[in-house]
Amino acid sequence: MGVIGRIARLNAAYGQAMHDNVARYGLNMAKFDVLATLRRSGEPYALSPGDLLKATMVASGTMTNRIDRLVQDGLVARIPNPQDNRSVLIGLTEKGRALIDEVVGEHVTTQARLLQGLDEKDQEALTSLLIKAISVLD
Amino acid sequence: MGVIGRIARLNAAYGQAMHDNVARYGLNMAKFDVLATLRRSGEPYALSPGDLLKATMVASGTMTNRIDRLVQDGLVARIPNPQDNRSVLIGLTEKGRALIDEVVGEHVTTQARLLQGLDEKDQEALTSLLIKAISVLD
DNA sequence: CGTTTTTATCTTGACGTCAAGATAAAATGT
DNA sequence: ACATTTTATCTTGACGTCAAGATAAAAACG
Repeated sequence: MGVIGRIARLNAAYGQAMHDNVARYGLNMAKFDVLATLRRSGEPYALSPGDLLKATMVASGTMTNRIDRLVQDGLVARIPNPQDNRSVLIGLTEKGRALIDEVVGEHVTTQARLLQGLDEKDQEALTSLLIKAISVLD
Repeated sequence: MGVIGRIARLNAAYGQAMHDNVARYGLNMAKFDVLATLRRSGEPYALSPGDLLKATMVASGTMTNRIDRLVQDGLVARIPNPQDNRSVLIGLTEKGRALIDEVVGEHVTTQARLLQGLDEKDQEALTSLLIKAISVLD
């Protein structure tokens, strides 16, 4: 197997591990991405669907679906925008805020664990090579 | 962005490029995987669904679906197995054989193009680091 | 003002995937 | 031989995704 196959394998392993971590909290990576984006946006932890689209690079139907499920879970709420009736704001609920705070901590821990086999020098070397590999594709 | 994010980005770029290549022939990577597996198996280019499952590591329903679509495309055929009425053989049709021969060639070319930014030494170094990164996850 | 264009979001239909269960035939055990 | 277990494949229902189109409101224009 060559470089491309190993990249795919490693990516799948990372993805599985990160999914397993958030799954303990009833999330998947799609939901996690939305919640984490809202958290990073800071007070008042609310963004428009359009903003979330730009941040996560998915199709609009995908975002509608994600929001629907997060609303079902009681983790976000659709808040009407008084300034513009076309748009709504997607805001973290109390429950969503508390959950994502906790999960982000675990997420960071999980990522550190996934990289524990690579020391500082290895990670730098790997980062350089990945940057080089990516750069020629644009 | 760290190592994990860059692995994901590179993987997505590789996947997109490989998909775009096979899409020119009406395929996606799922179909390509099945056809390429049959081709690799050599004469008479036929395997059971169970063999294809083992080779491709997908769920059984996924394989049924892939086979159904390839049959629709006229690229493979379900051939009854006289030795065992439970099983069938999935065989490349003439059309499937001709197509996958052509696409595999393009696929190899595409992969080479994707790696052209990395010289021999880079690829060796990257392979070593990827092996190391993967090894600690098992 | 009223009409057109743009913006913001949602809906629909199709795809590929998986887990779990259904079906059917072969192998095994008594 | 018959009943049970195992094997091989397919079906079903749910998910997450996307592209394309629908809806509705705001903005721009004449």
